[in-house]
Amino acid sequence: MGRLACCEKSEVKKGAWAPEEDKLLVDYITKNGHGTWRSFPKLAGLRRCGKSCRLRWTNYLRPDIKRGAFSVEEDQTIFQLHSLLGNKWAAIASRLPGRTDNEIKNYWNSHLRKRIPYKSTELQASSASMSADTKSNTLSTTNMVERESARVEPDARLSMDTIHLSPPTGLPDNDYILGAWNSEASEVFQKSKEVNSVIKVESDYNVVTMQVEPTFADQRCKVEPEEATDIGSYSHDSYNADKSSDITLDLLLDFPNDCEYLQYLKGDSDDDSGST
DNA sequence: AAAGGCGTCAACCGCGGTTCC
DNA sequence: GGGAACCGCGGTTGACGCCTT
Repeated sequence: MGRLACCEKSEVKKGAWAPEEDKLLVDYITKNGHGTWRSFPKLAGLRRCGKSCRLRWTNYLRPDIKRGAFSVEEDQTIFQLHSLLGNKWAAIASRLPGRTDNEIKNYWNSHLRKRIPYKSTELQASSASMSADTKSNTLSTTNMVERESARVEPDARLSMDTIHLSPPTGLPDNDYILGAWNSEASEVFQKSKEVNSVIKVESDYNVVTMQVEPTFADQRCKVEPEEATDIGSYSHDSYNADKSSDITLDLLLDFPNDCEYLQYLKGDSDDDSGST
């Protein structure tokens, strides 16, 4: 027996929401909360699928939704997180208060994706793990294929991460990556632009030094783990801790740090200068 | 002025994961 | 433990408005 339909298709209205429907939805949720979405339309007096109600609420009517154009900072955050997470729109949205996954997805597809410069996609496609042959092949592929590679690669990284990284706290992978992104190490790295500068960072798990060094096309970091220090209560094998931190940081540091990657954003966003 | 093309974005669809019984 | 119900996510569609010819 298959799954039941989420609603009686013949009896539900589809398409754009009328203001009266919005009002019914908001009024009901304000007074009673949404309860289970399946029974919501009946209770609220709406001829809509529960799923449709949920979508309308979460993507449009929720009071904390931030409407309007994306700021340059939001652009940059989306770019950086997309580089780390790929099309994990919900995870990206969780870092942008007031923005929904749907909004970010649409914004990416209609605005940001087309701004990815050739060089950046090339860089992403030719990650450190690629062989020289692979690199040369990659360079000869079409722009479309490279864009697809750039899109798929973060997912591949996450898969690798699942195998090697084993989030020590049992967090979902995305949370772990985001945790790393928000870590002191990442913050320091994100701010660092000076080639050959050495950064020493005490993370939650150990201490690492990082040297920003130029590579064939951009700056990347070389991570030298120091003596592991068990700062938190988490107990773990120190080798694994070193290894995990290395991989986590590699993951973060693989993101091009030449700032050029983001420069065009600022340049382009002159068009959107009115936006905040 | 009209028609076709294109871009944007709200909404829908189907699937996978989680929770509940 | 297994199945049903529910929720959330990502991909896709379609309506609408703007631009170009």
